[in-house]
Amino acid sequence: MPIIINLDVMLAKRKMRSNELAEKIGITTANLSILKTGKAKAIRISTLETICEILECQPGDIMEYVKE
Amino acid sequence: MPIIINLDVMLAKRKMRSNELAEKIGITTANLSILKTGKAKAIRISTLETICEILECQPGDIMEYVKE
DNA sequence: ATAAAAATTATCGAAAAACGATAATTAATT
DNA sequence: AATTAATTATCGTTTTTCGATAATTTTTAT
Repeated sequence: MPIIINLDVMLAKRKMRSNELAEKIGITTANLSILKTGKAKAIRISTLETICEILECQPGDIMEYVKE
Repeated sequence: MPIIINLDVMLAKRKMRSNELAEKIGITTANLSILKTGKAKAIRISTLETICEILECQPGDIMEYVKE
């Protein structure tokens, strides 16, 4: 899975847990978990946007492309 | 639209046109245009992945979160 | 160790959105 | 001026998000 979504670093930096982030985004912890564990096949721009807003970060801070 | 997708910089760097990128990704120029012009409401991870692969860049190179 | 809280996994259904195909229009390039 | 590229639009199909919910596993706190 060459595109990695890693929220853990930013969550730690903000001292925030997944359930709190999920609540602030407005999605269930179940669905946030799918994002976190690399099981999402797509992502809404609005969701990415809210994550960046809450975590005060850039998409590049939580997404990485890894070759092959 | 706080999340900006800008492919123009990387396309210029690779001296590549949108139609060539679209062909290499395997989507129509029409749909790539929707991405380019900020009209997409979501993006498939696989599409983002292929874009990064072809343009040899990171998600952060083509996506930016802009406040409010 | 035990209990509590958090996170992951799973299933189902509904709503949203990607994407192809295609065509028409507009913009840019030669 | 002619050609090529890019954008916009519509329709139908397929994919995928996401809510709701519940069960399980993992982590944290007592």
